[in-house]
Amino acid sequence: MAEQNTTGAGGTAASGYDPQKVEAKWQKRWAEARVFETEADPSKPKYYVLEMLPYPSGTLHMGHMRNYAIGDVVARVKRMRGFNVLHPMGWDAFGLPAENAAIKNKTHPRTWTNNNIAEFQRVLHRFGFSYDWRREISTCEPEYYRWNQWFFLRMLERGLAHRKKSLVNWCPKCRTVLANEQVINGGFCWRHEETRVESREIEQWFLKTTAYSDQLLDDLKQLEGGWPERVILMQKNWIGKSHGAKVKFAVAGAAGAGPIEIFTTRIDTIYGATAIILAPAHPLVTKLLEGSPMRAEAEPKLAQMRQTSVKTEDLATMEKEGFFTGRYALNPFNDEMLPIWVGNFVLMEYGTGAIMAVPAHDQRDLEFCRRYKLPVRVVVQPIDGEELVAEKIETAFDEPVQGKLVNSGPFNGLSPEEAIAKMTAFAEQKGFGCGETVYRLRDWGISRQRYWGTPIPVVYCTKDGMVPVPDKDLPVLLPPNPKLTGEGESPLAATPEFVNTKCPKCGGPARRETDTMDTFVDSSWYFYRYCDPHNDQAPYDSAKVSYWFPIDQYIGGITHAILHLLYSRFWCKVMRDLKLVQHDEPIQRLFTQGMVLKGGVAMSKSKGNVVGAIEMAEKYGADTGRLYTLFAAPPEKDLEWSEESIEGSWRFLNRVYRLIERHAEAVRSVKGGKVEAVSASLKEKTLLRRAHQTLRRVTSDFETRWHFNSAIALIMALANEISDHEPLEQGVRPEVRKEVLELLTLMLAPMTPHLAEELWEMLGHAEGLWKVSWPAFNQELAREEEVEIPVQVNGRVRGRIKVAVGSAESDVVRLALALPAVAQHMNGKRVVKQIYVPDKLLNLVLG
RNA sequence: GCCGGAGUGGCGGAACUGGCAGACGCGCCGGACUCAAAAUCCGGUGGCCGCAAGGCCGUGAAGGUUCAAUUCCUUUCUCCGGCACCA
Repeated sequence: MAEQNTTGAGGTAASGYDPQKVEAKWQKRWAEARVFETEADPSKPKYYVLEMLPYPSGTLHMGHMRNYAIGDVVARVKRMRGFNVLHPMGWDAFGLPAENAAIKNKTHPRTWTNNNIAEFQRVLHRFGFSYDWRREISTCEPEYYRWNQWFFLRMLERGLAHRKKSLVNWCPKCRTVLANEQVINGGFCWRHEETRVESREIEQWFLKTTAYSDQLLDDLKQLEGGWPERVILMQKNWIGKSHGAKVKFAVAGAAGAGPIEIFTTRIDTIYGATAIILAPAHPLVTKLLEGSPMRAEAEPKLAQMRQTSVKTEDLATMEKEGFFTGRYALNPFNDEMLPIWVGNFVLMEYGTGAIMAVPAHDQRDLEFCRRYKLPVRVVVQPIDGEELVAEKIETAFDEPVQGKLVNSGPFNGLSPEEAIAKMTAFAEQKGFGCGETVYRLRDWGISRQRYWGTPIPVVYCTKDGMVPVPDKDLPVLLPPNPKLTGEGESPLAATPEFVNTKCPKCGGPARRETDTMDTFVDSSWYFYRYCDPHNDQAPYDSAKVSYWFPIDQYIGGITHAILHLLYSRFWCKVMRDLKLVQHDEPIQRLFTQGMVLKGGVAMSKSKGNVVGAIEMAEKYGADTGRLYTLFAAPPEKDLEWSEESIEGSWRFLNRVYRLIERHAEAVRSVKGGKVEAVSASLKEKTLLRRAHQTLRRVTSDFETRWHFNSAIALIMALANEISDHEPLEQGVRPEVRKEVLELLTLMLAPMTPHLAEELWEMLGHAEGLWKVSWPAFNQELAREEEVEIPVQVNGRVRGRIKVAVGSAESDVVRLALALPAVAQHMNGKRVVKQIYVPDKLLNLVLG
């Protein structure tokens, strides 16, 4: 790729195509004509297409670009199809990198952020994406984040925002709290993949996502067909609903301790319980140890376990460890005394933090009981297959559908399914248990001990306690000049002019909350703001939102399958309950595009493998860059960036340019008139047929299949076909050339909009292509007259015949049998069966 | 471990509902133009055998269903992604 400047941006003597000039020209015209500006208009069908808003971080690379190129194709196709299209863009502008960069460069996070935004704007403009820029939002502006605060206050009123002391994931490098979702690989920071997350106990603000567990789960049904199945599945798993029962076990002989409540999905196996196991963090553990003979031995183990248990490190492979508390619990079903243990594999965060160990029917319990020599008792025998013997079990029998109960008193003989129902009812009747549904989903911790985020709008008054900031005092502004050192816990706490305030209730001295909000708050509702971006009375006008919503098509990376999309769904449900929207789900269709890789990994600054979008635009032009990212792979797949292959797209656009340049003058002289199939010559018919066949397939690739790569392949093939018929002057009238070349141009328009405008103008149109509708497919012109049918003998192609479309089977067979190659392979044998797929294929099966 | 997804030429990929595997592009080979190069244009390009006509093999592997399988079924291997002591 040395000395490539003659190839790229400079253009070549062989072609007049100068993308730099063409693209600037049309971008200017679009802006002057305000082509992409749009207003709610109930008389027109709407289409809301949105790409996930970017975090403006230094360089806009080809990975971003691909996302926007896909969205822009959709937006432009829908516009050509007559929709009123909303296609906005904005900035996810709060966040840690800005703050870290500010510390490093001794500037303000705002400076860094706004510089990056300016750069992103420049690149997006350079690519000519069809955004309504008047709607641009930046989440770090008070006019935006005041509504974060407003929503927070509404949630506070409804009990959906609350404070609780909790163990949090603390990243020593970020010096802040991470959400569970931000802890990856079993204990590492999502931003610093080599940094192990620690745990600390701090007062934190939470949003009550768990209040909507069932709705978040059930409403996934509304998304089926519109969202990728795997995303729905990932959310389902994340919510992790499971049915079971809670059972209380009375504790024998420990004053003030108990009863212990356990959660199980297999109450049918309760006669097989041989121990009770508590999570190390379980509050009863300390009480149980008081006065226990095992106390001295157990306490150091507990201390050690409590320290390490919260570190999720290597959970899966970690040895199951535990100790006996010296206490016993009573199994309410059979009054059996069960030893109470503490086990490192029992999680305080799930269920009740306590389990019954049924070693015969749970693999984890089995491993634990074998290790500590606890007894194993079989209570479910398989219906068919070998009878289980407790002493010999190596793998727990945990398949509930194929068994029947034994050793279970009055429940013997029942299937596990029946037993679960009857035993749950029995427990409820006796008052020591009940059916229970538990979730894996937890509340969303939004507190961050950082500067560059939305201040949480509450104050603490010595007299009145926690007091919400009144709506009229919003926004709570970030102090303009924080001390950002990267040391200590929160920059806001170190800024007295921010912290010290007056209590809104009593007017006395008060302290402001110094936590700021997780940036996922910003991105949970930003797409509503686009509908009404400058409203200073409310987050948005509901009428506008109800016109544009739900989002018809959302496009972004699979990386946001859980966090962003789950929080957004939650936010929507809260807004619905606040009567701010009417729908249950904000996003009707979701498309997750693949990443752009370089050297097998996603482009990122830290990996140093970024291909800058602006460099591509300067070298080849925006249209070539857009076309290539769409052509190189189907949009949902990852794409390995290849500097070599992009040349193909560049060459193709030059070919098209030269082709149209060559015929522009002849075409321009054509005065109106539709092309009729009847009057066309053979050569003309071929071209018209090919053009309309291409149109049919490209239309479906754009609208339903989203196979942009194969759509482009078809358009390339059409261009090749046209060139193959050169010189068109011989036998192709200008009006036919016009029809064919215009179709070619219009089909390219959604992907290479600048070039298409230029070609459209060259073809003699005074009005911009942006005013033109998607072309109508002409069935008559597309119809084939003759087809070539492969003739198979015993399933192998032995010859081909040309017949008129719709020929009778008997005629086709007669012609086929006359082929010498077919006769030769018949080898005197008889045809025992013939399969004819009309106009497609003939297969002769010999006896 | 569980749940998804994917394996097609040297490479990216195409093949819509079971009907001609390899469209389109990259790369490569050959040719034209040129003093030469770049650009452009033309031709070739899955493997094996063959001078050729042609034949055989071929969509991760092995079976199966079918007149016909990249496509459907069973088994299996590899890679990628998600979740993971969730009781």
